[in-house]
Amino acid sequence: MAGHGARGRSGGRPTLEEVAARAGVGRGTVSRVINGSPRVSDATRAAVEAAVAELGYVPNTAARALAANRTDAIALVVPEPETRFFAEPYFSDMLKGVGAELSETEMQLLLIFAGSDRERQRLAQYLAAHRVDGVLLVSVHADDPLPDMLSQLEIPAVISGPRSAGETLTSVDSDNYGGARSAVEHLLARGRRRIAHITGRMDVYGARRRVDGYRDALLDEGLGVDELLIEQGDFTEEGGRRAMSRLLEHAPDVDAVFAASDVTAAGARQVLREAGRRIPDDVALVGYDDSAIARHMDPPLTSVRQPIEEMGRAMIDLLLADIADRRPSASRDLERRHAVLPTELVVRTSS
Amino acid sequence: MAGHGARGRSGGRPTLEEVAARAGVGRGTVSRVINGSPRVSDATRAAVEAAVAELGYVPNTAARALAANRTDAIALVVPEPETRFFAEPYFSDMLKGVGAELSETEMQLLLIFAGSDRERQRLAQYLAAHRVDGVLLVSVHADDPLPDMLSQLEIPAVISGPRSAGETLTSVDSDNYGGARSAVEHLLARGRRRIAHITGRMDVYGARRRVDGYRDALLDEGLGVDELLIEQGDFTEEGGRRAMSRLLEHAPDVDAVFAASDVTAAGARQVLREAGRRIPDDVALVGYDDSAIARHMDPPLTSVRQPIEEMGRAMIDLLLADIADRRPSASRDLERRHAVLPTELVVRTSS
DNA sequence: AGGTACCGTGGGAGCGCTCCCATCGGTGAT
DNA sequence: ATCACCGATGGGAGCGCTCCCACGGTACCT
Repeated sequence: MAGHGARGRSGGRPTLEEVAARAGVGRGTVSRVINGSPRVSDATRAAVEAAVAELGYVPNTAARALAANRTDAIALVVPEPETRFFAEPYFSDMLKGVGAELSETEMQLLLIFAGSDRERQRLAQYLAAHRVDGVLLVSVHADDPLPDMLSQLEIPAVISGPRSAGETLTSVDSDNYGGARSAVEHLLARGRRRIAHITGRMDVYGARRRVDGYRDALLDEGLGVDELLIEQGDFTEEGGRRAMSRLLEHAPDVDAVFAASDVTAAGARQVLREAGRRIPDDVALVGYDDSAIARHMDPPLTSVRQPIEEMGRAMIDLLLADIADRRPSASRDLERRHAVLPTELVVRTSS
Repeated sequence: MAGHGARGRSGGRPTLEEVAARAGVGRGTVSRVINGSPRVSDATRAAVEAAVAELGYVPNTAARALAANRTDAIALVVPEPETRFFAEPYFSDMLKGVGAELSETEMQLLLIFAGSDRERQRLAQYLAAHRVDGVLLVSVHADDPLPDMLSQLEIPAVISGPRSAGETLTSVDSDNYGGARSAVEHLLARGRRRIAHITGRMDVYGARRRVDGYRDALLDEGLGVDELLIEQGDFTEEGGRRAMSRLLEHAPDVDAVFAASDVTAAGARQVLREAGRRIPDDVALVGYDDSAIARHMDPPLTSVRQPIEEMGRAMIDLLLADIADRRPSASRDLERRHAVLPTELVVRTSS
């Protein structure tokens, strides 16, 4: 593939020095060209670039990292035990966005698992040793010490779901509030009036925002919020089943359910079926995530799609910006950025 | 960029030299202790370890990589365009196994996307520059030049689905043949006699093995193989739909279908429903992969589970072994290893 | 006793790169 | 014509580590 015409000196990759010799210039000049410094004459630059091409020169990352004290690598920290998170397309999609955006740069992506205590231990060492230039954090719990640790070490980091409205780290999120609103507004438009909500885990900020959206949609319609119609779930199928059972008990006249995740909706669906309620005739159902399950459910589930791949891209963008900003040290006072990306309601036959 | 000694003395990470001074030994000795060399006296080792602990010494990867000409990193190459592969739990599960096994070592995991041409270009450079000690290859097409490139560069590599029976790379696979057999034997045991098979893409070795297993199960039962009962699919839902339509046309008396993937089964299911065939009463259905779709299908789908997480672990084991074997160069003649892990039939109500 | 093996150890010599300073012409100003 | 100045360039000095050779010491041999 790559035209490494010269695997040179008996197998060794060409070095800066060899390129310099070949181009008839000094080592420093080649370095400048490689790193895109403007202080090189056009003629020299051309000569160096030719030599680089001829020799198939590729910079040695290790040497560069050692000399420049940077790594050109960023870490994606994965809290592995969260199987829910892992199995959903969420992870894959985000990775896709991250990968796409990253491929525009010279940065490499390290995957670090921080599930077990030992793994977290290792991660701490990793970070302490500044083995990455920045960190991507996904699916972090409210009480996780990791984010604070990162701020303290002054390692640029971007978190995918902010932990609260006052998130200190740079963050990327989808519009949970708006997504929930659109789901409920859709149900209202369909004439439903007794719309229930099965929440996600309330220690997740996004889940709370969805509740807010649910409430406000009802209030803006002039309907009150019946607390009996709000049941707590935990994003899981089992949680959805339990919540739906309680719902049927406390509010048997429910005519629509907005669940905080597709999996939760699947659990709710099962209980509804067993109770003889038809979907959508008796009870309309809307989920969240627009996962494979939504498409394959019977009936296919209306769901709120999050632009996850775009979120991945945004995370990289923000992180790279943070890393760049950080370099001319002491410009720490840049305003923290928080990106919020729009969601989209995918209407299917369950509503 | 953090100038040289910049954060030096005050707050900088301790170096080997500093540990050596603290322990009252030479640099070389500390290096030996860090790397677990046996040629160090117990007393010295203890002293060094104490110094390491007191100073919180963590080796500088870049320096080590530069001096030792190795990277302590392995790459997981992801052929991104394969969205099918990416979205299925396959990827996540494998990653889980890889991560778990890797966390026992000092190796780090690099994720490299090789979807677009530009990405492949970069990957080639990457490999040419020997920026990783080894490579994990997943979901590789039969005509992909990557594997050969790896052999040529003599970079240790493990492939997750061998491309053929004569795979030259070290490989890990699940028992596609046995998995298919168990599915068909299960259907036979249930009294089915007109068992059809919707295949995967026939350029995938695993798909061919599944066909083999299907055939042999029938032959061993004393039943002939009716070629009309074998329809080609491509692992997708749409492929499943098309194949099932043809099947109903050519072999209307079909009483069971073994599909090469759950998604394919989902497509087949839809067509069966539309044709008024009940599952499992009229036609039993068995899928492959045991994905989320299988659990959530109506009726829940019997499926062949592959031990994907274990496959991930096995890949790492084999790769690390290859890397280790490689170091004392010229021991290239080690026999290529191929691990085949058993599958498990998960019986649900669709059969 | 002298010789031969080691063993544990110290430390020089790089690995390939970035930084930075010194150098060298060329330029416009005086 | 002279000088201060500036952009372009060369190359020394590390970055922190591993490799390996050399060294003194001890144990064992003849």
